[in-house]
Amino acid sequence: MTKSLKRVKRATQSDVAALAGVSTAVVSAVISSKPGKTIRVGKDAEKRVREAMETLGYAPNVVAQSLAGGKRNIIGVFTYEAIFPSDSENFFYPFLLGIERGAMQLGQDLLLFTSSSFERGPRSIFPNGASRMGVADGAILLGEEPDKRELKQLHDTGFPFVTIGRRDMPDADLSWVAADYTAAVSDVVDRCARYGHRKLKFVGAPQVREQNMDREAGFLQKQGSSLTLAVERLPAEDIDADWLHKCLEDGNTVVLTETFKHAVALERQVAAQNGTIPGTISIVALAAPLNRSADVDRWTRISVPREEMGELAVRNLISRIRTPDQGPLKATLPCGFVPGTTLRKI
Amino acid sequence: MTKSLKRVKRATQSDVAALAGVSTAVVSAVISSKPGKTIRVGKDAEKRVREAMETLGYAPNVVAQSLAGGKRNIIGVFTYEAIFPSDSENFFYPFLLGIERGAMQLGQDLLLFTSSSFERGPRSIFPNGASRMGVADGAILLGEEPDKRELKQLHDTGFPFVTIGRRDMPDADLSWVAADYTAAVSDVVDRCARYGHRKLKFVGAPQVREQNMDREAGFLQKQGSSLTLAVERLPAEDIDADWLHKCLEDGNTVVLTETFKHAVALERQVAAQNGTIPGTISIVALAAPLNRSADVDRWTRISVPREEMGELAVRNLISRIRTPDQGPLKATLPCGFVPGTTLRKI
DNA sequence: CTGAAAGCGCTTACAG
DNA sequence: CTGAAAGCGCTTACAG
Repeated sequence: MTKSLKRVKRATQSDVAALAGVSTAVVSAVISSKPGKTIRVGKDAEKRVREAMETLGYAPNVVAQSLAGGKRNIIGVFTYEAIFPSDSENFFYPFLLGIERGAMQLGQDLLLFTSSSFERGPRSIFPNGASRMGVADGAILLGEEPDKRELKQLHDTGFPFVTIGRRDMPDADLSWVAADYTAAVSDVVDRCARYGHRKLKFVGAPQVREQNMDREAGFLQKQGSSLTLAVERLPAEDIDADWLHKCLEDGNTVVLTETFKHAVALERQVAAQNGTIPGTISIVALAAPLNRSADVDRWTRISVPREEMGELAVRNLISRIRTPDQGPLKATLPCGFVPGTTLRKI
Repeated sequence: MTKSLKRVKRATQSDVAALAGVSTAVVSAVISSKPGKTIRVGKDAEKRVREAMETLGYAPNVVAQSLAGGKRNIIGVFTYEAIFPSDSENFFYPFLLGIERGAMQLGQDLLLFTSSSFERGPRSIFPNGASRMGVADGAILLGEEPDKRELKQLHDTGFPFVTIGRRDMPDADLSWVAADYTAAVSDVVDRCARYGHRKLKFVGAPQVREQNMDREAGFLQKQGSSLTLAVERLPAEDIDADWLHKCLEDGNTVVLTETFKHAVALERQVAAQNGTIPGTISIVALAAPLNRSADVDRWTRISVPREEMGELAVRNLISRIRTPDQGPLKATLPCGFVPGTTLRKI
């Protein structure tokens, strides 16, 4: 029907103003009636403006509003990894679900920075990401950042953002939403104790980030009671026959594994020695597996409230955007304990 | 450390221009070097500009670029239903996965219109959605729209968009990416015939949309050969004992169900009569289930290339954005046939 | 090869 | 209660 689809010119604020017989300032006041407005519009003028908007099918140009300093109601979501990864299928899904719910409730759109995922080299929010973020009012950062200086850098621009996962830095006070690993692991220790375990071992990854510190802290928090607690950090691959032998010899009856890889590696060793979990030794997993392809359900483990974390991240981000001077927002959400079959009473 | 976090003013184009001793036009030319540029910059000036950008840590303001008529590289994704629904967990996921992949490859960010999901009444892209779309260069529309006039309306604004799923309208020629249901169902009929079936029944939903028409067309396409084909449309709830009785009495040996609900309802009836699938009668499902909680795998069925559809939607949308005058893009992607256990040879 | 200027569509002090 | 004007940070003809 229409041969050449040239973009029909949308009605602008001045079109409306002209039709209503007022200035653009009045139209602007009508469409965004804030409390502390410097401009107030008469009932009569407002009516005419609204009618004009109706007739013209006027809708404000968000981009222009944005440039002129108005609000965008767009929240950026930056992931260091691919947002919808096909391999570890659903790992980010719960977070996104929560983020979407929060965004929906607060009337925010979500801008996913998918473009920057394709840059060569280690994924970075600079230089492209940061500039692209300008479209959004703030951002939620997801995934493990390759470089902490970037966070510092982004923080220094004054752009509001909230990370999912605790981020601690000496020179920048960040806002984050994290799982309360400390309390959760501490609780696991209690449960083990109640089950009769006295010698517990914590096995974690060599790389110690904030969340690893939190888990370890929760573990060691119970030190000094009637329990013997030992922490060891090594790659999951290093869990071999010797290691297992030593572990049992030391009298440990339960191992808290910081990652799922460690749990799986340990079970494999036990099986190789013709042992069983929890027959030979008990295991509690202190992390959610990256992909749920594994038979997760039978593991006694900690569950991370991912959806809630996503939702809260949105709330806190909005709060930061609306009240920039309140200082960083640090929030912690309780984990769940999922009873499986890998922890037994002794 | 910093007590009040006031937004640090980012370096602007004029800052760079001033430092480099050129005009902003030159800076603009440097950062966006298009082929048919009206402005060309000397090597010397360019070098100074780049240095200045470096020193100042300059990154162009996307919003301003956008207002001034530049490109945004943002693709909107509008869903009539919640984008990450928790109940029908993964239905949109594969589409989004494909969309993300396409966006990544083409250097586009993704803007999810989550805010409009919360409006009262039937979900609508107007008035809020449409205005919000202005931030994006174009949009992908996902899900079943409640009101086709909206599509017409959006189309009339000249805003480029691509729907996932065929959309046919008398007064607007739309761009879409769809599954080739016609060919797929036609193929299913062939397979049934090869398995010895002669009387086939097609059972579909009463509401006939484009995709339903396509399936039916594919079915009836094989009319006139040695097969007896019958189409019936009724709510899945109406598949009762009488219906099943009549169906068998008519000599049908296989039923092609347009929705999963129909397939499940039919199986339930058969079971109620102490029959089995495919013992009593064969079933081929002509659609993917909305949620994959069901035991999908055993069903003989058609599979929809959702990821590919999402990816192609992005490509075609970009193509439309870059070449607005080329007319609508209609694309169809082949479905897969998944052999299950509900179709048997006779 | 480069600059001055208009304009994109808004918002927001500043004056009436 | 309302208008005229500046400005947000860019891009793009139009002149040199």
